[in-house]
Amino acid sequence: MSTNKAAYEKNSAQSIYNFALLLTGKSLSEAVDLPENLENVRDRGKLGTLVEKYYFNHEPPNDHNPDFPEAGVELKVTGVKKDKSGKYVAKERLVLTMINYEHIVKESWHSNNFYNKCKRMLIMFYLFTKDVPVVERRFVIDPLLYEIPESDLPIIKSDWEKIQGKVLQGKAHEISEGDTFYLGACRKGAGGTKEKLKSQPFSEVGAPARAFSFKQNYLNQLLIENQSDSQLGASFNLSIEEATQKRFAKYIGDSIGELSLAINHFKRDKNHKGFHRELATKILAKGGSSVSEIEKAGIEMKTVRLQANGKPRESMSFPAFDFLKIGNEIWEESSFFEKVERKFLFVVFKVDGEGVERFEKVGYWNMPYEDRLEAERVWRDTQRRVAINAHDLPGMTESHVAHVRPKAKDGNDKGLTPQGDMRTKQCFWLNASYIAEVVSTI
DNA sequence: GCATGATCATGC
DNA sequence: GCATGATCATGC
Repeated sequence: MSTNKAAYEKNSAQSIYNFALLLTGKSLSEAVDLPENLENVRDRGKLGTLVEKYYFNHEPPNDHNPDFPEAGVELKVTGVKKDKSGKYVAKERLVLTMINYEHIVKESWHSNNFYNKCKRMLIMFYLFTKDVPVVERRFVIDPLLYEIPESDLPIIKSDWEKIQGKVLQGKAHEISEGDTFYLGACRKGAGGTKEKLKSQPFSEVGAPARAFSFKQNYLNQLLIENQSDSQLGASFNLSIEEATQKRFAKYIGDSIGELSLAINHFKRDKNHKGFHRELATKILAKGGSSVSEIEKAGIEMKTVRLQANGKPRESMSFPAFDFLKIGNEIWEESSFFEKVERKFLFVVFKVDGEGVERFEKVGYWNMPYEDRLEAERVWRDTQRRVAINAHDLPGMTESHVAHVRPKAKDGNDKGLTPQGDMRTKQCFWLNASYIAEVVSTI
């Protein structure tokens, strides 16, 4: 693994997630230096606190807000075990937040403690290993950035209302886990001795302390989807943007060599000009070759390789045009128009200070209106000049956005010009200097 | 060092 | 077989 992984930004769920990803495969004690005399190293409930403190270096607010309030992210750390088929499954339910009987009766679904705190959670999974101190238990699968999916919302809402309803009826002491489907009210705190019972607003009878939790089965569903992950953002309410970021996140900062190792030893053969693009495609497709969601959305994926100075050596090419046809085209129906109107996905590599090329970042972009006007101007100028002299077309110095240059298989790959001679096929290019500007903003 | 010209390996 | 995305090569 590389050593220049960045830390994270507390106000960005994506950044927090990316940082959490770096813990996959490690235990807390392997990832950070821990103080010598940690207490409660066998208390599994303690691991979440320790991860927050020593890995994220973060002090959560002591109120009803999520652990990372600015990002709206609640951190959860929970145990998994292997089932017979070798898949990771939840070891137990996921405890979310305490139920306050006095308070819940004053809440509504649209503003309640549980939803406010837990609507978005970063769930990290460690392998439950008995008798091993919690800080040495490994995070064996990628964490999950969970948002209550639209499809699950009605059930979770009705579960919450069911629990609230019992308290409203003065039956908090009668609540059971079987009342609900996804969201359970599990017993919290050891034993049921009288002094540990809580008061409830509409009955004199004391009720055991309970907490909202995701039932084990529900958590397992999430785990299964997290492990299969065959489609981008499947059922996690992730936009294509978020899902793409997620796919790439764990490779950011890796050198080409490290990426190559990680992607089935996919190495660059001499002169393989599509190597970086193929790497990106493989990451996006998780080993397969299809990137159907990206294609369906009409997203234009481009790789950009920055030199150590932050600028790409090369301009960015588009398909060749036909000297004879361009004269009859209209801008809005041209292929260059269609390209510059698209959403771009830039996969950016950069050479670091030691000359090692690393995977820098990914980002979406679409061309600002003024620049599309400039692209249009270059296209129109090209159309005009092809009719006059197909050997005199807009060069790189004539526009800060785009130019025209050869695009051919070899020296024989030529097209007939309106002047009746043959010329190497040409295409539109986005200037390297323009790409440098653009990529610095994503 | 940049603009321009030439062409490569690959996937479909 | 060829279009494609991308990179190499050259000249000033």
